Amino acid sequence: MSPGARPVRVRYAPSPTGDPHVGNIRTAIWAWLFARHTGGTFLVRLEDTDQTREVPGSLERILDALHWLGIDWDEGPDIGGPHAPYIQSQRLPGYRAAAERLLETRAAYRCFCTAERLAEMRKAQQAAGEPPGYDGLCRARPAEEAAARAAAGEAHVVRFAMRDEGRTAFEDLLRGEITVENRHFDDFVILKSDGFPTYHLAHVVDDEVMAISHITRGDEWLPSAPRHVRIFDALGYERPVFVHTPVILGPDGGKLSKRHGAKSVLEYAEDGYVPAALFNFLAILGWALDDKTELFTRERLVEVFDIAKVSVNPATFDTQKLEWMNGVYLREMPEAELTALFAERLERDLPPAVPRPVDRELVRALTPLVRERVKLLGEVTALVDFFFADDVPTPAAEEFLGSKRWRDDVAGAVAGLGASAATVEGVATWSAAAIEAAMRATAERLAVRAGDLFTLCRVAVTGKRVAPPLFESMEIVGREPVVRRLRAAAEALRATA
RNA sequence: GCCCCUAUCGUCUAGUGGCCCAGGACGCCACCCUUUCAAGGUGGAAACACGGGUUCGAUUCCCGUUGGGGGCACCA
Repeated sequence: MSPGARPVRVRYAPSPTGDPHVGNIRTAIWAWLFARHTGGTFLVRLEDTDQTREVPGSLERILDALHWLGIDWDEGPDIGGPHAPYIQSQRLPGYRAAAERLLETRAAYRCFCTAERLAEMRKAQQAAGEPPGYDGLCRARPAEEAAARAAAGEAHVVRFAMRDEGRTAFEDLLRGEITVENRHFDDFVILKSDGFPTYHLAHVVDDEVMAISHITRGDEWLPSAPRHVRIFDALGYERPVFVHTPVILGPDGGKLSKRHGAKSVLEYAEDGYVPAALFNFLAILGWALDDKTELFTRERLVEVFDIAKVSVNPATFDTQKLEWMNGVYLREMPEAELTALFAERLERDLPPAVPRPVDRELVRALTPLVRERVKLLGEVTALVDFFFADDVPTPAAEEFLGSKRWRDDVAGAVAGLGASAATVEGVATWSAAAIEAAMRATAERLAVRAGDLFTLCRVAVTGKRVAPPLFESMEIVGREPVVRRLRAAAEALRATA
């Protein structure tokens, strides 16, 4: 074996059992980066050898997620390639032939044990405190007898003769040599009674056919890697280099999965993360270039990514950091691009009463006001909805009186709103700067702290206590609606007094 | 239970025998800026799991303990 001697060819090999979650997709990102960095080939292969677990539409959604993240592939189920098929259920004869060869060399044998016997065996093992595993009953059966029974149509599986007195050693790129004693393994199934191969056989055959140079996959495969090594050897295949990347842990410390807070990549898109941010975040979750760089463009990552520097420890998925990073991407994005993303969101999330298409000029105007206030695209609508309505429902009195200044001075608040309405109505030039100047003067005249007065106006005009900057917002909303909202607020407050 | 992997701030990490009384980032706290909220700026608290070795010298090498994760299907 001469690791690394072959051109780099790596694959992302999901099974169609649901949406691709982030733990899974990080493996794809690293494999992709590895391939692109080395000028190698990245391919996608569907591992659908378990008919019972198949979830319709999975493949499409997996490919969608990849596309969304900007990951492309050179060969795959949708585009084919020189080593097609890239869907395992379409290579059944190949797996059977491989099993056949293993049978011939006695590396594998037919097993006729029924599910019932297996269950009883396990029960007995458990009772006796023995490690679970196939006891090898059928291994002793003469091959001729087994072949005859199989020819007669008797249901059976094919097992690989794994258990013996020896040991299996292999090299993992990240951890060095790993050695395990074969007695810790049982004779595992490589061909199921339905004629489908198990993962163990299928991926070995495919990796050979597709000339995979490095098996990049999750850490959860490490314990069964010796099985795969043995199959590669028994079939006379060249062993790829193994690269077992660590799993990602959920907030509860368990392996990230549906049960442990894993979300589909598509959900992140839904929440308003941008692909570049998720990509960046995932790429550096468990990998680092140096002691300071965290923000990378995709191109930069391709340039500097070194798979040998991937951490061997499982990492906890830190949603807060992801959010921060997404905010950074939003802030640094070209404004026109952000405007387009905002428009798309608003189009979707604004109340149906707002006419479509959403006013693009308006979105363009408000973008600079909120770009620093949004970490997720999904937050934008709630922040700017008041721009899109003629009037804003006047918030409850507590919203106005919440601050210490106005709590016991409703009359003052009413007066402040009234004065503000008059001021705004009379501003000569309708610009944020002019409005602010006039409003500050009004505050001074009323002997009220500017901030206190502005708070009242903010609630009246935006309907919120937390909102984009007041005067810029007023400018965009327009004089007439602003005056109307201020008057309505004064009126409503007076009524509660 | 058995097997495998693993161990630096709460989290992600830099660190490959002396440059480290350990650096960066997120988060947290304080202050500044300020019309709210953000953003931004400044400062701060915060880690080498433990015990043995090896060495003139260990965060770095070895062994053990403990902790964490993963795996033990006719699932991948």
